[in-house]
Amino acid sequence: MAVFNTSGEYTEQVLEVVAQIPPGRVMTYGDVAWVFGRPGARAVGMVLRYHGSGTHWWRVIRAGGHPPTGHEAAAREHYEAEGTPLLPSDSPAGYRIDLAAAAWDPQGNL
DNA sequence: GCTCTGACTATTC
DNA sequence: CGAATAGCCAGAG
Repeated sequence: MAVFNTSGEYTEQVLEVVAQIPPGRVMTYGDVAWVFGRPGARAVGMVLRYHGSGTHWWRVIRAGGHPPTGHEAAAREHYEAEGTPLLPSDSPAGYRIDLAAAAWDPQGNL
């Protein structure tokens, strides 16, 4: 079982950055990782997979504006609920996130 | 302490 | 433009 939270510094870093993302905004895995200087895009996804419970993981997407694999439907509901700019017709998921408008920057990092 | 897996990314076919 | 391959980092067994 996961038992994260204090087991990895990386984990709390990711969760912290994700927690700073305001509603209607999204960040790519690579972007979140780049904020705290750890280009572990895969590791970021892992954090949300284990720790995702209690964290707005839907605000963290892949490059190109695609939602997490296997969670496109759930993420889509959150985007519509928060007013995240989505682009109709595109990608195998049937939709895509408008990074040009939803892309958020921490503006200050850590 | 080593090995496998994973909600990724970029490049090539 | 879509699918496949290689490279990357971090955590769990």
